[in-house]
Amino acid sequence: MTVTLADVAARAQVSPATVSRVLNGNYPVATATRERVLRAVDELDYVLNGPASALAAATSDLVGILVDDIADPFFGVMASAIQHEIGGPGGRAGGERLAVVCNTGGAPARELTYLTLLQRQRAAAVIMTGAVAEDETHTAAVCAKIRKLTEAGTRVVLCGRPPATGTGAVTLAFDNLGGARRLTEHLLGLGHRRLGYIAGPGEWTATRHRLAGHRAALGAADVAEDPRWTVHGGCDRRSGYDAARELLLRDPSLTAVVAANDSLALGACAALRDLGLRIPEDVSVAGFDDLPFSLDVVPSLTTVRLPLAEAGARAGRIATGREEPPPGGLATVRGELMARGSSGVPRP
Amino acid sequence: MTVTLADVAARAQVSPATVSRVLNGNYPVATATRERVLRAVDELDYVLNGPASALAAATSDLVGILVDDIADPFFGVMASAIQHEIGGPGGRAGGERLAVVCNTGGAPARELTYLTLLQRQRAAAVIMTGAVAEDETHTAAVCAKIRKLTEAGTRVVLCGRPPATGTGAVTLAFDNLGGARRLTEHLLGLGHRRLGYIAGPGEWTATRHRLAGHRAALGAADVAEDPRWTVHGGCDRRSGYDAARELLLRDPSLTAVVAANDSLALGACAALRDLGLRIPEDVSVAGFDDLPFSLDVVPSLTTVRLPLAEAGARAGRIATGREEPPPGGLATVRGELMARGSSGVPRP
DNA sequence: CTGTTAGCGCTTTCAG
DNA sequence: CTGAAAGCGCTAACAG
Repeated sequence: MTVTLADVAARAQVSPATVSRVLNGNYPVATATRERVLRAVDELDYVLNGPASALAAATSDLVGILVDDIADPFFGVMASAIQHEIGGPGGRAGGERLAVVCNTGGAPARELTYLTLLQRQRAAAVIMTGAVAEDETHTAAVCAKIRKLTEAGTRVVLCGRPPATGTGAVTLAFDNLGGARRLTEHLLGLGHRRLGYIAGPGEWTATRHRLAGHRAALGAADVAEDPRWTVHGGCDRRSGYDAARELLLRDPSLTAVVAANDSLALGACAALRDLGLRIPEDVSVAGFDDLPFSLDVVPSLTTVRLPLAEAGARAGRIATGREEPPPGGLATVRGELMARGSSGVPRP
Repeated sequence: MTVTLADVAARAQVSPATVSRVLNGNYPVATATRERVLRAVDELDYVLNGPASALAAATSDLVGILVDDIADPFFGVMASAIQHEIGGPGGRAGGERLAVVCNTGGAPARELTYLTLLQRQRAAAVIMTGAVAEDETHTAAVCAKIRKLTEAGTRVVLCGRPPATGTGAVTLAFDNLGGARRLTEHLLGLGHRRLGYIAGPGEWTATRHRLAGHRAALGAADVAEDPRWTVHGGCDRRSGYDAARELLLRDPSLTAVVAANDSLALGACAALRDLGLRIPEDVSVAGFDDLPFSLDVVPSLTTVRLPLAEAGARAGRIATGREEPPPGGLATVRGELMARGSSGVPRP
């Protein structure tokens, strides 16, 4: 049979309540008693029964982290930082918290499913990352779910995601618009006037905001935009490759290509090379996110650094109550322009 | 207040037991009754209390997936396949299972912590992936933990990991030795006789097995090996870059470089290019794993394809009891040689 | 500081 | 096929 808290109590010659108290460390216990209990725990090789504990306390140590694609470094970096921050000691039961990541695969339905599952487990907190599709019905369903969770006492933090108003969730949003704007300003500053833009999936908010930032910079510099200069598509390397080809086919006079993220930019670089164009001598390229590989490619990629790890860590702290939520429950995280080798002055 | 099963029972005018039965679907219930209950569940927006359910049933729907590095596609692909396979319906409570991934960061201590946390939650199953350090004391501790888990009824599956004998865990091991051997045979077949080898971290079993396969091929072909031809190091792109430089510095006459994995190989390619060497005209390069990007680089990488997704899916099925474990609890998964553009005949 | 006493919400025999 | 009742193992008042 599996050993229970009562067994430990018997062995340590104390009441079950006392054992619970030393295990949770949330109540004064005499040092001598504590040691006796701890010894008994050790000797019996006792492991707390999580479900029983969660049931009695009406809360658990589970923290869920929702990501779109577990294999994408964008989420990997954030998830890793969150887990690192949460994994430490400090949960109930004096032990650690169980921070787990759930892979939605970008599917709205799976997102909802995971939310329900986490709700069922009475998760202590849920951190949602990732793109959000601009789909009325889905958004409404997710918001309703989030509201249920927060009402039940689960802390919900949206990290790198637009706010879900009226749900009680705290939001750490990325300043996509501002970052994109600064990036394009950098290119304009170098002298570029004919810039192609590789946008992400049309229905994502991030796509829209980054494109808006790009256009804001263009507008402020009085640079007219040609409709041929924007291509929508996926968000991976392959899409970037195809989009860049398409862009230069439509207008070979482009001197710069801006991509909505680094993976797209990488694909664009490959396409340009295959077209016999040098970077940045013939065409400058820029990305967004500053994923680890961006510094490592040749030439290194000009991009906007999003503090993924820092934001994730902060989200983790807020989710575990170790940091106050920002005023109004909303903080905007700025991206920093990283001007590197892939951008230069345009060819004459 | 949160709505409980009793509320649903009252509304549907049946006993709590009946509600439980329709929810779990593991017991005959009259169709009319079932519908009445389901309607009540819907109207009340009832969500099962996971901890309570787990406590009463002495088992939960949680399935833990342990990975070394969540940001590494090697694990990403596997984890994604596992989650996909497990996520479907079929858990208790008629609902889905909560498949979650835990990021150990390659730290033995965190691995143990997660195992304890999962044990505490009375997880239904645990799938462990990833490298295993050849450290006596740690291995023993992990094995002891695994034995505890299996004894408590948790299914443990090791996927792409050497077996843990005597623990009751099922193992799906990769044939690192055979794959590495076939890869080197391919290079030998092209005519190479001076091959550098970039090994992974010295203390990993996978590193040792792949190196052993490489040497077995060399030995079988009566090719003597120079001690300068092997470099140990990390397992990422950067290490591959440094190692390749080192290798060609030590012996510029090498005609091929074999890396213990694709990331290392990629770094090696970059280093060779920086040294002004063409691939494969001057030096052939080969990797291992066949990660998604390997097909995409230029030239595409010769490597050994490991069926990561298939193995993950199978591990998921075994973990959820939908597939019989292999005889003896151990199956070896072969890797397939993918001869591509990065390997060719040696220069004269 | 420690023991006693009730449950937490669900599952599961055991009888109908 | 359905109901009644007895816990699962732990926590949290409440008294000492």
